[in-house]
Amino acid sequence: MAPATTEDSRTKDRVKTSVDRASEIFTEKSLRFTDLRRKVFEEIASTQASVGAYEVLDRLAKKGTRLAPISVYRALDALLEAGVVHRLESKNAYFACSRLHQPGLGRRPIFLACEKCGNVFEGDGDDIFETIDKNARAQKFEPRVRFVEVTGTCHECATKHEE
Amino acid sequence: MAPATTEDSRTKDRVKTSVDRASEIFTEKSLRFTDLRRKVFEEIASTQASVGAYEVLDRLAKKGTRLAPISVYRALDALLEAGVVHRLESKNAYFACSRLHQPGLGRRPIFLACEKCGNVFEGDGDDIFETIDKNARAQKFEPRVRFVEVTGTCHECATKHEE
DNA sequence: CCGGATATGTTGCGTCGCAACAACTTAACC
DNA sequence: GGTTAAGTTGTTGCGACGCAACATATCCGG
Repeated sequence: MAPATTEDSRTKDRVKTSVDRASEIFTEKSLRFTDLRRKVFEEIASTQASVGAYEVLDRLAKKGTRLAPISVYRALDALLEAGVVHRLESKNAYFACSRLHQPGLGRRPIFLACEKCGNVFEGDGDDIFETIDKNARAQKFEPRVRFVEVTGTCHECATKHEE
Repeated sequence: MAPATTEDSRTKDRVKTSVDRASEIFTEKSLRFTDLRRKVFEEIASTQASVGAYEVLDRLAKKGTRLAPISVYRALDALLEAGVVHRLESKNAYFACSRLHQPGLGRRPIFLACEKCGNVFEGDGDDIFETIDKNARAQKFEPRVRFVEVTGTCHECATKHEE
């Protein structure tokens, strides 16, 4: 028999924590954490990989929640605004903010997407953004929005394949 | 009457230089700078802004070259591989590499896209990429591909609107 | 000049993202 | 409690993005 804390139950716990934190954040920002937004968020938070909008759509459909694409995009907009999910520009996909579990991280994250397992990690990118701003301003360009996305191999996948 | 070197003729000169340099680069890399690739490249190089694949398609259609989308994408693949155009992940659009005119830049560029005029500038990003690599490895993540894209205001637009 | 590699044409389709309008729900206020 | 304004969701529809799969044409080396 499986141990008391299976992979599955651990995932459930993690999702629940995320939902609770997300709910708090919505309240703090005077935004509404509606049923639909919660459902969309749960799907995204249930994996550490990034998921496309239509994948969220399909998964919810299999659970009986049939939505129009626009409804998913609107929920995503709210989740992005609240900051509980991020968008990977290089993959047109979304993933849950890991700060919901690691409040200690800096303010501005960079995104590290593993090419093997698909998981997305957030790193403290304050130093990088400072470098970017300095660099851009040296070229007389005033930065406003900055994207830093890295793909490569995460530690787990790197050690796993040393066999 | 307009001066001897109009905006238009200067653009033509710039495009011609770019095409010549691109042709050399293709040859150096044992790739074929075919008619179709040259046409697609000319459209992209004719502006300093980024253009979508379907915009290239439309512009070529207006000049009498009717292509299927896939043909444009294949040409873009070749141009990207040769390194004479870049792809802006945050806008799903393409623009000509400015190194064709400024060979002095470092090896790894960051992209600065002006929100007002749409022009895309390339900056030497060697320092930024070093910071990123150091940062990622500190988190036991081995980087492979890195995107750094910045949007904001370019110098020209910033000074123009101080009126 | 032939054969393999490369390039292009043709057809077709899945994904991504949202505009515009209608209907409904929520929250605040009198 | 009822009215109202703001916000949310449903419905319809569509444009942009990106490429798979297969057929045909072209190029280049031997």
